[in-house]
Amino acid sequence: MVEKLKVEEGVETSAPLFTDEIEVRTLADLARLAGVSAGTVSRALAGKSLVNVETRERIQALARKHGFRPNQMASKLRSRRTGVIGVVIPLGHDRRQHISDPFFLTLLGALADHLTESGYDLMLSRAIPDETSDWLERMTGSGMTDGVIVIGQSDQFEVIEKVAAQYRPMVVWGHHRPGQTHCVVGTDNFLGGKLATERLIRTGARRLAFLGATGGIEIAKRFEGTVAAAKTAGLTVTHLPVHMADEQVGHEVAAALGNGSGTDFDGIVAGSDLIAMSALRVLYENGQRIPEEVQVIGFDDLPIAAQTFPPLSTVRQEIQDGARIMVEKLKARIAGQSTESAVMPPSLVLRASTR
Amino acid sequence: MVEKLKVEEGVETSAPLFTDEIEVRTLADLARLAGVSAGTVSRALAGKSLVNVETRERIQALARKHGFRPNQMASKLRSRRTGVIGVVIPLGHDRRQHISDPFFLTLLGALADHLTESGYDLMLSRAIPDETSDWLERMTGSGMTDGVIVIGQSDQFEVIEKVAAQYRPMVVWGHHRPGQTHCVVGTDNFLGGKLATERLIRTGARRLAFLGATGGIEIAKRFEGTVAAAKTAGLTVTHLPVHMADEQVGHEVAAALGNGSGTDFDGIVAGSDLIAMSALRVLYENGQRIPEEVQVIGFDDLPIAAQTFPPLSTVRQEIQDGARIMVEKLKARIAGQSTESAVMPPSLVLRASTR
DNA sequence: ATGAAAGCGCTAACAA
DNA sequence: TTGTTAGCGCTTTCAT
Repeated sequence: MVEKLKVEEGVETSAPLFTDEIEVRTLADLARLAGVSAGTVSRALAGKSLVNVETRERIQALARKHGFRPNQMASKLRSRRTGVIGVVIPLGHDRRQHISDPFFLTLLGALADHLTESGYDLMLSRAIPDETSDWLERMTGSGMTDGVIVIGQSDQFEVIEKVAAQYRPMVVWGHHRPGQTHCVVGTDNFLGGKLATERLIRTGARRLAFLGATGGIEIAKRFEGTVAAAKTAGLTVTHLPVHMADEQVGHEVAAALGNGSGTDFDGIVAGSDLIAMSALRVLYENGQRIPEEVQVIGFDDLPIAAQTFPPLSTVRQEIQDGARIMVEKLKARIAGQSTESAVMPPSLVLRASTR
Repeated sequence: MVEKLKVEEGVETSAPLFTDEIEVRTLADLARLAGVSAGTVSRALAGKSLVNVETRERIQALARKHGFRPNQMASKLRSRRTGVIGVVIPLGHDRRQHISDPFFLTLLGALADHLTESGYDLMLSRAIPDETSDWLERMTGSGMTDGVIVIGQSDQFEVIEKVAAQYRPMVVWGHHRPGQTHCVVGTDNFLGGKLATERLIRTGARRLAFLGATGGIEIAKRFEGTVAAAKTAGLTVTHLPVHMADEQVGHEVAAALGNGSGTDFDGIVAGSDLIAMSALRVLYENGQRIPEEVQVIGFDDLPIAAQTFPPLSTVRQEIQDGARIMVEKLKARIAGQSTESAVMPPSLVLRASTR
């Protein structure tokens, strides 16, 4: 519990500066003031061309003077266009995972940037799928948004499929299955895991471990890619399921890596950069040299990956491009066009945690 | 540019499953179906007590069957309650700073969690203050939100003050000035900088540097705290202005720390954990031992701080508590109560980057 | 170029 | 307990 330091507030003036100033809260108020009709004010404020340029400027000046801006709820109800995109993060497979997952947060930030640039507001909703499985329909069916972006499929693939059959303006970040209905943008996770593992093997790793829980489909695919690459090379992979959700990552990783009990592995594929960072530190504290004795490779290429010591080699997901593509596709879908899914190839970013 | 792998979509069924199924999009539609009035349906769906339990359940079942949910825009317009909190991040002093700043993102995640738990949706808006300085009023004056949370004051202190004089349901994360109008929640940044620096001095540091640009008021205060502590000890502080905004942090830090040109400093106070992380790595690459030759202390205590190598000593800001307090205060303000600002004391988290 | 009038879909006060 | 009625504040035909 945090102690709060209490602080005196300054005096707050709730009374208007001029007592004779009429409050102008509606178009009608402003219309009366300007001596025109509400319709004209509406057109003027919207910058419509069919209104006299002089009256328009007079009205706009008046609106500015009184700090008036039209009520968006009314506007949206009437025009049947909200200018809002819903962003939903389903937290199905791991309830402990909060919205604070750094990868989601980074993608969210990128989405916010792109949506803002396209003139949309962003409504964020942390959905906790329960038995009713209406977490998605709450967003799509409420008339609150023009479109919806889902970040991560969690274990809700089927729910998303069902909604997608009736609701078009939706784009999902995640994994792609051939023939699926919903439009998805994502990284080829299998390929990512494979590339990472092939690289480790090529540089001499033989005792491989995959670090990360496979509850969500994306990390599961990364693991599959790792296993596939190992198999090709006649090797096996030890799976150490570590939950990236909470702040215990460090301890979990320490436990998984045997708490200093010798050099069990010489090649570690981590399910995410965050897990990789923990591994880096734990290995260091165990006195193992990276990358000489153990190589570590992450997944995501979050900005922090370049700032670890040693700088983390990792499988890069194109977060910025991904966000841009999602917004583009969503806009197309809102406009009634149909769009194809996009699976983006991951790329290896080699820094100093691998040979 | 990323290559997109094109993928075939599955067939999409846009026709309803039963062609004789009537579309039910409004309360009135459902009312007709149920043989009651729209008012009753409204009450039933809202779970109001004054409606017959049997009719209520019949109506709810009917609504579920037809996948009907009331239009939120209409509901909100009528009830004059939106259930939405606007979250604004002003990017005044550093345009390059995107919403992807990890501290903001972490606070945002915490806010999302707390707001969701309180039944609010969260509308995110990245504001780029320009000459008109109406970025805030766009949120407060549009009738789109029940309240507004501003994350960071940037260089817009006065703008926020002006709005706060007329708009009550607003809480701001940032710095507190005695007598200010707007309700702020934040950390005592001066004290934080002071604590960090005193600690370094107590453990032997004499050649001090502060790493971070002081464009925003918060980091400026941290710097002041550092200078004050140094002054008390008869020392001076070298200011190395590094921008934490972009991905060049590493290079900037390397340049600031002299690119290996010897041990200029033995105590580094960083403006944020991210900057500290870069410093850690740069110093390591320059062959300096931490904390033996040079001590480093960060600011924020983001989750990653525990995962660096060596684990980062830092000045902790209570992000979770801060978010919770902001939401509490905002709810109180929405309910018409007035609230005091809260300045939270920072605390030193000592890990291994200091002695 | 502007005004009048009809809703957008819902909620809530008032009746019954 | 339910129906009726009157809007919430705006946009948009349709007239003029």
